[in-house]
Amino acid sequence: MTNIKDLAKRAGVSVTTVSRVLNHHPYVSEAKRIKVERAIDETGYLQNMNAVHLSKGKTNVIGVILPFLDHPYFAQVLIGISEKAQAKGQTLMLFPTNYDAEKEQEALLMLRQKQLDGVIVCSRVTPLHVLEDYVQYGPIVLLEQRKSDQFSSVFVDHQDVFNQALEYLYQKGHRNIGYTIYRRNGTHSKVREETYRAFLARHDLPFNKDYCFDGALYLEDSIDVLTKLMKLEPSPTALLITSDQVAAGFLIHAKAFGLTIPEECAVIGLNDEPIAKALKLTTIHIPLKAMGEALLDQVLSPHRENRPFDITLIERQTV
Amino acid sequence: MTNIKDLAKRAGVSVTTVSRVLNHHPYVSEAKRIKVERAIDETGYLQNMNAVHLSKGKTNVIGVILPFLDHPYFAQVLIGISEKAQAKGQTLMLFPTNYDAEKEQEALLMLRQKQLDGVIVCSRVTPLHVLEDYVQYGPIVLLEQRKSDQFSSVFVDHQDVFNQALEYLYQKGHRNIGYTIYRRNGTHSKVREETYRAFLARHDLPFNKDYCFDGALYLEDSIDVLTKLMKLEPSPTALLITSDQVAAGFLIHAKAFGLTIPEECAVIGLNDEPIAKALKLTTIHIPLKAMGEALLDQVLSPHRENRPFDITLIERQTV
DNA sequence: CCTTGATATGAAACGGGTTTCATCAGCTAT
DNA sequence: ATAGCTGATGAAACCCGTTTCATATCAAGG
Repeated sequence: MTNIKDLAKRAGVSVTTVSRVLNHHPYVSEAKRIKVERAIDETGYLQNMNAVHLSKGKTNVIGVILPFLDHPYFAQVLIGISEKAQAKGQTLMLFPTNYDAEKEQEALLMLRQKQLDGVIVCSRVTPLHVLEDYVQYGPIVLLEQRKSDQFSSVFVDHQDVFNQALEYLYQKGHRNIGYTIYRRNGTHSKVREETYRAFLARHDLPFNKDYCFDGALYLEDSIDVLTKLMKLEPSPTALLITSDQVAAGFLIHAKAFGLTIPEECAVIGLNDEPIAKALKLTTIHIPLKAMGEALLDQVLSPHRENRPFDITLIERQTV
Repeated sequence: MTNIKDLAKRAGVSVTTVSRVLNHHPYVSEAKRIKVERAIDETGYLQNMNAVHLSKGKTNVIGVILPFLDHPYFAQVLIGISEKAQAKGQTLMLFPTNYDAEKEQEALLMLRQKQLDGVIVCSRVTPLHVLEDYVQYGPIVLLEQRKSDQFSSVFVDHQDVFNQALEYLYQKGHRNIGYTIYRRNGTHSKVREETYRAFLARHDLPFNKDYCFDGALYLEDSIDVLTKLMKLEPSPTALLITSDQVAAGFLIHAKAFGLTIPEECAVIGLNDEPIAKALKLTTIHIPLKAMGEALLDQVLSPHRENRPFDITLIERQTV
């Protein structure tokens, strides 16, 4: 492999000049520039990026921490991140964690080790104060609703989302409203329970812990939800399903459980995925791709900001 | 940032010894090892990975070229790759191309520039001979059915898959069989047309070019397919839909088009995605995750191999 | 006692760039 | 004339590790 020294020798200039040509610095005479360029063409020279990274102290690589690769929610965010990264000459290193804290640390470690210029955290299990220890090594941005001056973030007001959905169902006449979550102790779950309880209190409705269904993330989890739901007495007349995948599965499998939708049980989903449109699922649109784009912008920006995104209720035919 | 020199000074040893400790080389006395380890603890020292990469000439990063991030087919392959990568201490750099040759080149370029140790190509538009120019810079493996001694690969026999599906439909009594593809000039499309024509010839059936529906990749593309299909006379009585996403959309939307399945039109999908199970779609299982795992193995292995994977016809209720 | 091999250690070369700094030429403003 | 710029250039320092090679010690084998 020819290196910059060979090139300098061949072009009859110093390595400095070669470096200048490579980096499009001014102050290189036309004559020498041409000589260097010819040498580059002749040898097929390419920089060794590891040397460039070492020397410059940056890599143009951004780490992306996310739990799953096969869920439309994260795929959508990732597309936003990825398109913006492409546009800004950044590449992405992926850290699928399955909510494992250790795997999350790996990305953070690489930030410390200068392999990454920044990290986008699309879901985290690491305590916030641990994360804070790492901001000194590079920008960390979060897909998370938490005001902080340590991290930039993008988010939707999940309390608002949840509340809007509940009020919508209430307004449609429902009084026995259940909801689904993924992890009992996930970031959103606690907020959701609080919001749910506040909603109930506001309308003088009783709390029923069985109305919260957990473990609902993928399409096939809907069967669990249906199984549990059918055993309840009184059974909810409306369900806020916080994943269109699960909601879709719910619609598809409901008939087999002898449940008609929306008559016996109304359903509202979340995310507005393609399947939701196909199944005419009432859902809440979250601009995930735009949020992904914003995350990439933020991780490259020196400014801290907490950027909210608006959601839209999409009324279709399941409520 | 403390570096290895500071550490050596602090521990009262040479940088060589520090390096030995860091890399768990033998031939370091217990006493010095302890001194070095203490220095590491005290300073919170971590290697600068860019220096390590430069010095070692490798990065433990594998590039993954794939067209889309939001399609279950590729997501599944990616999961396989990613889990194996995790297990083998490799990280992944992602190159979503949307079938753009230039973006594909980017990954290849990074291989030349030593930023990647190898590349996994899950779909390519770059001509094979161009790809061949890059094998000198590092292993390239393909998710593609093409015997080559330049590249390792994993694949299913798409001709066989296609044929099996067609014969299955034939055996079920269908004589007007259509099929869908994504890109007219995609890797598989030509093979499929040949296979299709051979199938027709074998059974003395006429060829009808309208029976090939293109642009079918995502769920929502099914509407196009349905629209075109309903206009045909005679209309196919069976459809081989080469994406479960599209097949799912087809099932979902069929009723709105006044088409009952399987009575008026049988459907067989491809990939056996979760949605296929939910919708009781007859489909063909492809072990995508296992194939992804194999790809990662191959890219790290010095041996070339072309590894076939078996498929399974999953009979459900749409044929 | 001598050879040989295993253990232990550090100096220096090496991987391959970028950037600072000093220097010099030529030009302009005073 | 001369101080002060701007343009052009290269030597050398710097980024930070790994690895080769030379050297030294000590114990076992003959």
